[in-house]
Amino acid sequence: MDKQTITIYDVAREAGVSMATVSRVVNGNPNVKPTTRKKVLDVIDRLDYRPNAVARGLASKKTTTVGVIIPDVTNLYFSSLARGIDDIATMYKYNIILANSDENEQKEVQVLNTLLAKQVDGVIFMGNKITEELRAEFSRSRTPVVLAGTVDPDEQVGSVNIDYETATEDSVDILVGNGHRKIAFVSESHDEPINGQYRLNGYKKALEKAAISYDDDLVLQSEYTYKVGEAVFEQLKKAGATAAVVADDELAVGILNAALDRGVSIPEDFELITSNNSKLTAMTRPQMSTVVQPLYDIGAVAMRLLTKLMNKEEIDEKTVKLPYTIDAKGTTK
Amino acid sequence: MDKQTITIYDVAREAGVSMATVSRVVNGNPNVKPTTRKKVLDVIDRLDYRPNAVARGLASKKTTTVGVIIPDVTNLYFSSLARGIDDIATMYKYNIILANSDENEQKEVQVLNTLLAKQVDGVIFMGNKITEELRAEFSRSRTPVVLAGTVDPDEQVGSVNIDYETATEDSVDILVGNGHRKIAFVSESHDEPINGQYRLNGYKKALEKAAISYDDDLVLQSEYTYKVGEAVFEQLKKAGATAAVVADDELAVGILNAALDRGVSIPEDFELITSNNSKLTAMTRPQMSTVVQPLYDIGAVAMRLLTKLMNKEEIDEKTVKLPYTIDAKGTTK
DNA sequence: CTGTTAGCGCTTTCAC
DNA sequence: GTGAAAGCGCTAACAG
Repeated sequence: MDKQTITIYDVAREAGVSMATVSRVVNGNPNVKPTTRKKVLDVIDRLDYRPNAVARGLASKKTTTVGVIIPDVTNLYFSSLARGIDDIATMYKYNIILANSDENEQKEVQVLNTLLAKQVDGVIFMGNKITEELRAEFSRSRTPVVLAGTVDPDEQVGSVNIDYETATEDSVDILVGNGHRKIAFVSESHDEPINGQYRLNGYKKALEKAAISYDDDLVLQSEYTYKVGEAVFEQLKKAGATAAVVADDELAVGILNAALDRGVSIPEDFELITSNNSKLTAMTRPQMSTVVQPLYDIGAVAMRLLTKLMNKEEIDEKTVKLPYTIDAKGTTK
Repeated sequence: MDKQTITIYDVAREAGVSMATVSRVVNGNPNVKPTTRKKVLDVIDRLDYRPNAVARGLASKKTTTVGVIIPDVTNLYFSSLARGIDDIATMYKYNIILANSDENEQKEVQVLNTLLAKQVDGVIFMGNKITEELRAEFSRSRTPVVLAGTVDPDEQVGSVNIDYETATEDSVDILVGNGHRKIAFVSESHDEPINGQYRLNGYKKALEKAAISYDDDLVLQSEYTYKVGEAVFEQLKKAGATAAVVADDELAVGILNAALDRGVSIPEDFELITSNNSKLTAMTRPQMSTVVQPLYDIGAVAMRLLTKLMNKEEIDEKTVKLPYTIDAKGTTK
């Protein structure tokens, strides 16, 4: 009692042609006489035939699906990228297998393997850090990979980002311009190049320009969650910070609210610039000043780049940097 | 110059056994002598063999992937469900093809069709409304379907929800208890049974109990976005509402902020209860009073139910209602 | 416990 | 413009 599928063979028989011809019309091959095309199309319609993508994938070695590794769909930064990815994927007739990794290196490798086992035509990876093992898998498989919102200092695989270094530098510049000398930098682990290299460098450069000496106590590494905001804010106070650049919106909201809950006036007593411009930044009061990353576009461009790679087209530049701006809203003066 | 894949045949040859035996060890079939198993495993390891899931899918008619239709990944309500779905899917060795539908009926049908073409073993649908066309596709295909956070009044397919009617009734009860008589109900279109039937009924029941007459001006249908909050709040004021039950968190935040921006004190001058308990409700100030839906669990249970369906196990109850609570936080007195 | 043999449903030469 | 036939890489009887 199986799904009683109707196959290309049934269509061929009913239409009085060969499987090859049916295949041709299904695939839009022009070498079919209009009348037979119509005949076949009619039968397809009548029988309600739907080509089996798995069989097609096996025969053609193309699955028209791409794997997307995401730390957590529930994080607005990543889900915004994912939306851009899916829209462009759909536009190019691809589907997306979405897998959460929690930025856990083991899961990432494991997920990548099952994705490759499923013969995805390409992979988009999000996750802040590329471990050696992951890089090894990337290069071992001949499947194209593009990083979205994720940097690979070695630039071995394609990636789409903004210039995190200057974005952070610009953010600190603003805070310096507003008279601050004790400016904190809060991000996830510095093991992640995006933080430990790019953003931190931008931070240091800005300090240097302003002749402010670097103070370790003002540089915090924390997970990107709302709930640690309280603890982070306490540390910030203890370190004497009067302003902060924060690398994640949820965390920034946590810090903002912790300050507010303690009666600290923002931006009067403390200024804050966050980094992603996810929806959240508009939802707080005051609204958050933020680096405006084109999140949707990062995902979209990454997927577009991947389509080119999968298509073996010539690529002008594997590493694309999208423009960003800084939107000074309510958490800066 | 293809991906130079190594196949089950290569492994068989190298190990000096038949493909069948390799297949057995790969699939954990116990009928293999430990020594040959080890021999095969060694070769697999040495050759770095990875079973081709597409071929496997064609031969076994199981793809171990399920389709997930989601209105928008960027919406925290749905992405929370999706996270629960993916975690359980992973636990049961399934992958997820995630497709955004924007609650657009055409896209939903189209996406469902490509999902079925890809031979997914099951489908999880989110989206508030099941059109006739969709229902027809559901029943025409023999692929199991489960709705997550989505009701089907006809209960033809499996679904996991909370009791939206009593949840809304309870919410209104609280507002009534706080002395309100002009309580608004704001949701998306009443074409969606979840709103037009369940929630609206709950709203009406509560009013009835309190001997408050139903006032059409207090019942608003709006899209679920942050930005319409301003307009909705204006309507609410015009209608003379002093409190509101809102069916979506983003919209609720929009309304809350519109009120705040106009100098309205909350909860003193206006009370608000929202419906999803997404992360957002904790991020506003004041924090939002809300129906606490077990979002992650709804997704998780839906996926679990789907695994049973795909496994043709006996199901005690296709329609499961998970418990909810109401958390009175800062937007109610 | 292991091997042989058909397929799964479709694409893709290669002829005609 | 169309058909025949050989796979794609694997699973699943069926023998032995």
